[in-house]
Amino acid sequence: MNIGEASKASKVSAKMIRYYEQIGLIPPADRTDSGYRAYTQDDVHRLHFIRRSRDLGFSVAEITDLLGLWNDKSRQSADVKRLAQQHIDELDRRIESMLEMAATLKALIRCCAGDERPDCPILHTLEQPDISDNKPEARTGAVPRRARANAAGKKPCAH
Amino acid sequence: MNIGEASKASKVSAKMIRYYEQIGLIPPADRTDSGYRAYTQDDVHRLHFIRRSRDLGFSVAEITDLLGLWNDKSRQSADVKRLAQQHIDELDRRIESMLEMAATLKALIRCCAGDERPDCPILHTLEQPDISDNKPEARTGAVPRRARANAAGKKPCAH
DNA sequence: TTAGGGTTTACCATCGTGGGAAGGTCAAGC
DNA sequence: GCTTGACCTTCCCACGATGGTAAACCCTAA
Repeated sequence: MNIGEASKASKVSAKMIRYYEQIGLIPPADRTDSGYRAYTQDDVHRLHFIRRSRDLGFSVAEITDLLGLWNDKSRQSADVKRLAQQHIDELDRRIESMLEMAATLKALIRCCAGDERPDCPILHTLEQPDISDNKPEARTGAVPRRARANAAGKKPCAH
Repeated sequence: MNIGEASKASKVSAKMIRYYEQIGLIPPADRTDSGYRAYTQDDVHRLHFIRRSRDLGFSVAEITDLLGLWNDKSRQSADVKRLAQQHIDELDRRIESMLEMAATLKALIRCCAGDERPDCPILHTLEQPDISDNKPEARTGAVPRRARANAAGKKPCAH
């Protein structure tokens, strides 16, 4: 099977298939005499597995581990469960941080007249006070993007 | 003021200050005779504005617009509100997609014994069925990372 | 004068994905 | 046979925002 057919069958772009091979996520594909990559049904199966794991937000590094467990017939399901739980925890952290950002913005928007006048509490707030709370908390944590907006529950508009 | 002091005062790393200058988010800083960048209180103010906007998850491109509105004394608050609302919508989209991923994973985890046996419904699900729903929906939309996991409410375990 | 710390530019890395160019290959139709 | 179009190959570049490092230069205090 050509890379194009494998791509269609696995829903992984040819570009990505080559990339996964390059970084060692999948073993080098067999080649035809003319240098074309040749894929088996099993290869497509593995690519599909990767694609579904990506759909669930697993990183390539995590998928490396998942593939290892997938191939390990003597695996312990506890290991798989632990990996999945770690990923869930990470997702929950990011969701929490984005919820806080959204809540802050929604509180600001609620106070903005949104008309033709220039006065705007959104800009005013971005300009003036410290948005971040001062909890040192788990700064070492793995949340990749900043997330220190206060939730700003339902404070009255300041203007 | 040196870049280091400006960095401390604005809570934007020196590295990022130079980067923001390079990409044109902020104008080139004045230089001392020896080539050091020199910042005024106003510059720090602007950097602080940028930092707070980043904390709220605005991209640099969005901050370009925000800065334009910030400097535009004849702006209409409706313009600011619209920008903020767009960003909120984007945040909500991403939150939604991550919630779906987390829900799917949690449903899977719930069915995994997590013991020493190799049988694992998580791997089994990654292996077998199509996770993505087939709604074509707004594929053109701006959600950057895949998000086509089904919510998988409380289906009974398949094993 | 020297030592140590700040600053400059320049380059590389991340992570996953897409785009494109330049050239080789294959299969169908003439 | 030859042409044409679709496919494949490798290689390089780009994204976004940030961190790291290295070589060189500058400033200030002792």
